[in-house]
Amino acid sequence: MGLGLLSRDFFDRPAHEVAPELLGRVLVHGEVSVRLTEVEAYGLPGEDPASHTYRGQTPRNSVMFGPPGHLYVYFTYGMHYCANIVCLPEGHGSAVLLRAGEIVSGLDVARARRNGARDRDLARGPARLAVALGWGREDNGLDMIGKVLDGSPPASVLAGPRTGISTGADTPWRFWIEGDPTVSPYRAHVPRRRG
DNA sequence: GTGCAGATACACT
DNA sequence: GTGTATCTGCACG
Repeated sequence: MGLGLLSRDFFDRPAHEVAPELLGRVLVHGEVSVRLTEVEAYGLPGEDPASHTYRGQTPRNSVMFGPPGHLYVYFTYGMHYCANIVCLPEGHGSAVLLRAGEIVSGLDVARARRNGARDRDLARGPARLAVALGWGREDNGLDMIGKVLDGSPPASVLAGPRTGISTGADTPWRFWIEGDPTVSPYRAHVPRRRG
């Protein structure tokens, strides 16, 4: 298991290069640590229609235009938080969404936050991962340098289309560890009907 | 295991 | 006003 920390240079690259190399590495936040098993890359303004930065900088996505290695936390569906790590130098607007992981430290704290969930489901899905780690609005912009542990690469990494998005779904920028039980099930985007 | 329906608040058009 | 990088609970097999 890794003892080293990832440097800022690690994130100073395109998100689709950073994303697969994050798999198997460990995020530390307070008492809880998570080994990443599933991530997605989101690209540049004007290039990736699924990215929050596709239409340029807004107050919400401004952290994505900041320096690499910082945490971009956003609120969605009226009740969920999701977290990304910013890639590329300041001014670009790209990040890796943290989709799922395995709790490797602070299991009791994570269980309490995810009341009643089975261990494999504690961080299975981006909103669940944010809850397990205790991330919220106040962590938007948090510098993750020093909180991402180096580690040995997973045995096998697969790539496929991204999850739950209506555009850009054909780009294979979702990466996961083959056979890992904590990888979230794929769901195609389902537009919500008005009542 | 699969497949819906509904909840919910915010950013952006 | 419209759409959302989701989750939970329930049905069914």
